[in-house]
Amino acid sequence: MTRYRDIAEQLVGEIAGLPAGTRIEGEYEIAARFGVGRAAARAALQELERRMLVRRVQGLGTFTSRRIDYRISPAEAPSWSRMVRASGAVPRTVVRSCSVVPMPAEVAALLKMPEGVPCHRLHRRSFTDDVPAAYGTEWVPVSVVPELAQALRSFDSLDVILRGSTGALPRRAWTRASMAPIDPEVAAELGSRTGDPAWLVESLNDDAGSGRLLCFTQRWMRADAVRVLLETGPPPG
Amino acid sequence: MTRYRDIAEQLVGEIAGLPAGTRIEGEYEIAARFGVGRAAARAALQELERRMLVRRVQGLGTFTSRRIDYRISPAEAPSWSRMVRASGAVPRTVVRSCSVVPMPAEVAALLKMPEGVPCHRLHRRSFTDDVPAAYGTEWVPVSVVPELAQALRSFDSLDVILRGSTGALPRRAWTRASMAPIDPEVAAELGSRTGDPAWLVESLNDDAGSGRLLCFTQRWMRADAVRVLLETGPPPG
DNA sequence: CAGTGGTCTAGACCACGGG
DNA sequence: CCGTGGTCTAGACCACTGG
Repeated sequence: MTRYRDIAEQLVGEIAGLPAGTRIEGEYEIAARFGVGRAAARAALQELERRMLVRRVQGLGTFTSRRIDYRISPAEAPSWSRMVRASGAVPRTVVRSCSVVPMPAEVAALLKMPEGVPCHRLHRRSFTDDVPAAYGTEWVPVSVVPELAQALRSFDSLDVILRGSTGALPRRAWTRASMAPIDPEVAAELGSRTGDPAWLVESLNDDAGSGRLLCFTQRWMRADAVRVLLETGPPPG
Repeated sequence: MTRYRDIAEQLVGEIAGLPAGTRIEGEYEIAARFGVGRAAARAALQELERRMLVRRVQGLGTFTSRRIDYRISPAEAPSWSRMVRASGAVPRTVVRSCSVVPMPAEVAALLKMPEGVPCHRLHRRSFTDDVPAAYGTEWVPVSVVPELAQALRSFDSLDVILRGSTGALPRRAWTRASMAPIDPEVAAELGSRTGDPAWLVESLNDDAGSGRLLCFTQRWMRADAVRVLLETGPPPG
């Protein structure tokens, strides 16, 4: 007798072939079409949202969604733009703040630099098809890129800036990833709700040629927007 | 006026110090205590479930839950029992099926063996504090452990069996992990619902001493039961 | 402003698990 | 059997978005 699951199943089939971002029926329409109360219609749409098949926005409606594949491996360059484009979506990254600060001890230990040396602290928010998907902090020593704020006016991608400014080929030297319920500040940046599942990916990047350490990044990514795929070590064979 | 969030916040504080598995108030009690309808009380408890702070079981009630930390790194031995015990919970693993089959091509490629050589195919389900948490398939060449079914009658842990039977020190040679909505068959084994978030961890294990390839495992883990923490490569420094 | 999803009530019946 | 959570209705009002 579980009516809303039946409805959800049918809707799964109906939206299967639709392009990402397509608007689908609302709660009242579903209720009318299937002859159920609004609560059951709502439950069906929430089921789709739980399975990360649709996005729902108050005041706007319900839309099909797409999760981009974000592959993390020592072989893959650490670039948001590349990954998003590889999934057929449009990337965009916006600087929230950028300032030079003394490098904190934890970051200095990872970058193998003296604590307190000048370091860019960058807060950025990234989008896929104008949907907020990632937010975090990036630490770049001033000795690696002296004029980061200026470079960011021309380029979205930190990967591109590092390649152009230093001639380096950025590569993941070390990565740590986990998934956790998000806290309120980050939720606000990502337009999601406190406690929603999200990835925390921390990455130390170096130059594939020289091994010189370039930067340390900590980024939260919405689990419903990004399908993280992590590989430790090189693929075998 | 979001009443159910206020209630959820208060409950978060109240259950913060409780030991895992403690039974907490039900929907009717919450409704009575806060003077709201059952729908609002229910929404508050569902909010806690969404944040993976409680488990709810029809016919039983609502219970505080604990997520175990499952660290995956080249430095860490691939053992469920060890990881669960390290988090202070009780591990248990049950064999669902165990048979010798010709090794499939995909597995053979990873284990660098000829396709079709005899191979144990093992389906197992793992628990933390008697809560189903993981399920999957493990492939062990007969040439590595001839009498696997017999060994499993004495030991829960594949890690222990491999160490005892071959003198090897199992280690993760290569790992791939992702998180995805679960499909119906696996959901049934894990006692969760289709579409719930879960980890898929695939791991190729070898002997730390000789580098000999030992087995390939594919395991699903409930995201609300296991906090996977993945590191690529060795910790820096 | 109209239309969307978000919250909430009061009440009902069902499905499940344990004594 | 009882009590739990799961589903559902009918109806109401609110919060947010866009035009």
